[in-house]
Amino acid sequence: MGRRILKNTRREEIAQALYRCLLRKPFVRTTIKDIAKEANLNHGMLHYYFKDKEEILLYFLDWIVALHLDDFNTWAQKQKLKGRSFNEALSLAMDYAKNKITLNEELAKIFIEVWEIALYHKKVRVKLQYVYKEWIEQLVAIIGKETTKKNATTLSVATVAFLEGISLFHIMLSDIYPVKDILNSFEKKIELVIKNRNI
Amino acid sequence: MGRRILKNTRREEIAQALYRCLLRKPFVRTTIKDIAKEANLNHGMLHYYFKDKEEILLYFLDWIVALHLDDFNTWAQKQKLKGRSFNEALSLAMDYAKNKITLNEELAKIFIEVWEIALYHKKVRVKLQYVYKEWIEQLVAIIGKETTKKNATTLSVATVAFLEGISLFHIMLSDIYPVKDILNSFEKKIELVIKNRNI
Amino acid sequence: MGRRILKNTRREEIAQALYRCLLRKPFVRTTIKDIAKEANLNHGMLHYYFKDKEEILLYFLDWIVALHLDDFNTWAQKQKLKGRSFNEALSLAMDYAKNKITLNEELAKIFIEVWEIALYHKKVRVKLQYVYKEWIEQLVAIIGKETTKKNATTLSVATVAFLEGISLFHIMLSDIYPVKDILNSFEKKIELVIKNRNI
Amino acid sequence: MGRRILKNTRREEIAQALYRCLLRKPFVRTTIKDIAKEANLNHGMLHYYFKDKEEILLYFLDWIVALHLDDFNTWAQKQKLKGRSFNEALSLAMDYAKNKITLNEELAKIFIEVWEIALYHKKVRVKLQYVYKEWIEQLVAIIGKETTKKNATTLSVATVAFLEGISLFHIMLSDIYPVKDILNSFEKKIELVIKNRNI
DNA sequence: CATGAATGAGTTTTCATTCAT
DNA sequence: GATGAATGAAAACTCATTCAT
Repeated sequence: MGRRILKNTRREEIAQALYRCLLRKPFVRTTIKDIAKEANLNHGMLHYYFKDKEEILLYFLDWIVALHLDDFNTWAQKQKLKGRSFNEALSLAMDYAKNKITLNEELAKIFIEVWEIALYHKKVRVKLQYVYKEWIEQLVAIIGKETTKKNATTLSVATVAFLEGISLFHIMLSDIYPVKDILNSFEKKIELVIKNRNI
Repeated sequence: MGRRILKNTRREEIAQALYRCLLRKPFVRTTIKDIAKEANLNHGMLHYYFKDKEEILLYFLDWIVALHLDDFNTWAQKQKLKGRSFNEALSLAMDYAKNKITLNEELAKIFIEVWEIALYHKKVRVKLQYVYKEWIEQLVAIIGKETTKKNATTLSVATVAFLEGISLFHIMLSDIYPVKDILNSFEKKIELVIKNRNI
Repeated sequence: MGRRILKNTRREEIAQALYRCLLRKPFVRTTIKDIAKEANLNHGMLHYYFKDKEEILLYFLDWIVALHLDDFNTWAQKQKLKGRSFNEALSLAMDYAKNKITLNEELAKIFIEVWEIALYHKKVRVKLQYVYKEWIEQLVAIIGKETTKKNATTLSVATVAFLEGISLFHIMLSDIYPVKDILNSFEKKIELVIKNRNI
Repeated sequence: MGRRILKNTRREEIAQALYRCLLRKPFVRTTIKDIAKEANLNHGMLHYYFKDKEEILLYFLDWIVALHLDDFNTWAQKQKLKGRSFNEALSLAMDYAKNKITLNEELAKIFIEVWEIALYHKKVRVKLQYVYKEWIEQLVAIIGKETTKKNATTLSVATVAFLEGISLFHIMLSDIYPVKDILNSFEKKIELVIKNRNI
């Protein structure tokens, strides 16, 4: 394995280690040593692979976003999403979003953390905006075939906002309300609203 | 001003100071001295009025929740919300939620911070759950008059989840998407869905 | 009660409060507020009655020494100690020392604390030296009648040293060794040695 | 020097530094920075080698106890203590105790400090009890050959108590009384009492 | 590349002391 | 005489970062 590749492998391992750390502690309370330990590396090495703690975070964000975009693209190809009818494509996409994103508790937890960091951190905010833009555009690409761009965008933003709200509630209110069931009952309703394109 | 009252006043001032600090920095990076400075107090005094930094946070949460619950209750009385027809009450409540909560950027920012803290902090999580439970129950109280309790709860949870998702997007994606307009277009739609009670 | 007297009463109450505090915490970890609370006083008042924390300590030392010297003198008078034979006086004095000083656990605890402070604190050391000098001289006064001053001093210093060593062991090693019984078995032996004046 | 060894060396150096600090200041007033300075280390390093200040203290106690036990064992071997007659062994042991322990002013000072800490600190108390138990048992091992176990224990406890009392007086009353001479006059007397085994 | 020792800035917390009311 | 609010110095502890080996 070449040096360049090894370096990238190590960087990914560090990102994964940070992922696991974030399931236990917020980023600010996660120390360089915590991450190093989780990655089975000497903490000094983290400064060999990354300039500082912030750079680890930024790399981590790129890594986790790419991971899920790749997963989505692979899935979309396997499902031949582009060849599907509008209705089919929409249903499939909603299912993917629901199961892989909205109800993915680890991801939800980490994204709350990322939202918080983004509040006070320009670079992170930019990356976060990119993530949601990508997601919304993917949905627009599906819906957009059958309505105006503006309508499609409105529906997409609203849908993703709803899914994100549900995601929050899923990890925080599931002992009080049947959040998952509520999402399931709304899934079809949303599809219907989108199909009717009447906002 | 009596001593007891002064103590409570100071505690509120400290809570307000923390509020302003949180608009600039996350809680963990907000130091006791930051809060003290913002409250025009000696930092030693914060430990006079509160046992430690955590106690300030917990007081702050109670304070900000009470503040908005009081505001809502005052508003509800002034609007004679209980005497209204279902349709009127629902419209008014949606308007209140939209303007005072969802589109309140400061509040949104602070609540993202609170969500993040709640992830790793049991006591904060409990308080946050209480807030959403209260909010949802208020909505159930309005909707519930005309449908089953289960339906009302489902609609309420979904509505609040949507509003919270929009709130996130409003502070993070408003340069990219017309989040406020999107919320406005959906406001009536949601009312319609609720009035039809068909999920 | 006159002002002067009230002030002295208060000072004694504070000394007593410190006494109780020292049964729980070392002096350095006993705060002014701890003492004030124990004395049912406002902590600000402690600085009215005493210049600073050190002065409280010095007053406390005088108070506790006077308390026990008074007690001893009262007892000595009641026992008509001066009119007794050498043997009787010695036995009585040993009994007093044993029961009121050596096996007095509270006093032992407090005196370990005082010894420690004295190590690094000149004024306290002087007071402590005075206490032991007094104690030893009292014994010399009894023994001295029947031997040389030098002999009497040697025996007295050794006796008090032994009693102090036993006192330490009594509060620290009583779960391991029957320290009280050991003291009792030696009491008569020591009297015998003293009576024989052969060192 | 290996890393493991360095770590232990450093820990010992820190213990030694604390030893020197305690000759000047009580433990509570000895700061982490004081110890670090005395050990020619950065204060941060103390938290690298030890979890906290308490751990330094506990290590220090183990270190100083081991130091003197080792010294005693080395001495005992060189003196062939086990091969000696009872009388010889007792005399030698008394001499060792007198010169290396009782009249060792630094040690006495530090042990007063330790006694005081032990008063309010369980773990330290346990270590201190161990020290005296060891010391007393060593003496019992010598005396025990010629009398009952009970007698030997009584004599040993009393002897060590006396020596400790003298040790206190040696550092506190030597300007007033010839404590060292008094100890010397009693040394033989004690040996005699022990040899006669009549308590 | 790898290790872990070293640095020092920064943070929370405690508390004696002062002082206005 | 009381009270308790206010001050600020000092201390323990944490941790990102650097660097010699």
